[in-house]
Amino acid sequence: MRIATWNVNSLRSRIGRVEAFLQRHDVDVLAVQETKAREEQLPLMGLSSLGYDVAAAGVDQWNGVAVISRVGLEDVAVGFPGQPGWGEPAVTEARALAATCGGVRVWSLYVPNGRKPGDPHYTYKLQWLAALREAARAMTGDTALVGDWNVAPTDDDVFDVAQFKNSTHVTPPEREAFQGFLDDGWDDVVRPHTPGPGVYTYWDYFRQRFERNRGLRIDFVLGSPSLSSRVTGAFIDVDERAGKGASDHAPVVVDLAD
DNA sequence: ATGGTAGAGTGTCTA
Repeated sequence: MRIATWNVNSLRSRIGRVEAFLQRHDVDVLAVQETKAREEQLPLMGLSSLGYDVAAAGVDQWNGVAVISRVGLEDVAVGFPGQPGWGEPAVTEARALAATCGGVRVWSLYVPNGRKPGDPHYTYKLQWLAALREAARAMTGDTALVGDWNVAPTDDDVFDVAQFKNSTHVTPPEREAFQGFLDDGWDDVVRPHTPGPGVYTYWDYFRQRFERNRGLRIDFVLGSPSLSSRVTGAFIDVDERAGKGASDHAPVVVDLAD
């Protein structure tokens, strides 16, 4: 089984690339972030003709997440237990959707960006990660926490840390929040197959960052121990970031033994 | 410190 995660930066504007990606790599389950569509604008008919079902949630003008699957889409849930204020207008920027696909529990996550250290959105980001970690501790079975974490866990995951002074994604509290998941037994199942430095999943649209490989590694697949033991390979589809009409993130793909 | 690009939708806001 092949699963993937991709921040598509608008599902509607990227639908052609999404369909081509699914077919090119024979993907069974794709978690997407930043759908930027309202619920009534989904599902997209092209996907169903390819055999995929779509579950979307938390859709608004800027964010939103979805899971696209051709191996089942069961027990769909939005949010996670214990998160304060879930669903209220003030927190609509942050989303999580879970679905069981082919026996694997897949969580499509869009961690809040945080905007600036000290900003209320930054505080909320840390609270959101803490709430997710707490909920994740209760998860059992083959589970994958996938998506745009908006955290670059180490300096190797940033093209130039000096440029990120006073910026989000690299602050110690954010990195500690991410590390907490690893401490709890979640594995970054992609890194062993894509060693760095210089390996990224996101390149800003500005200043030809992709062409110069000045990016960040902020999209992750964290596997539960039982899922992690099934991983046979992983890659970042860097080529998908090239050319006109690309998302600013590349897809991350993971293969699982049956 | 600012700006650069892209996507949502018409005013800017967000990333």
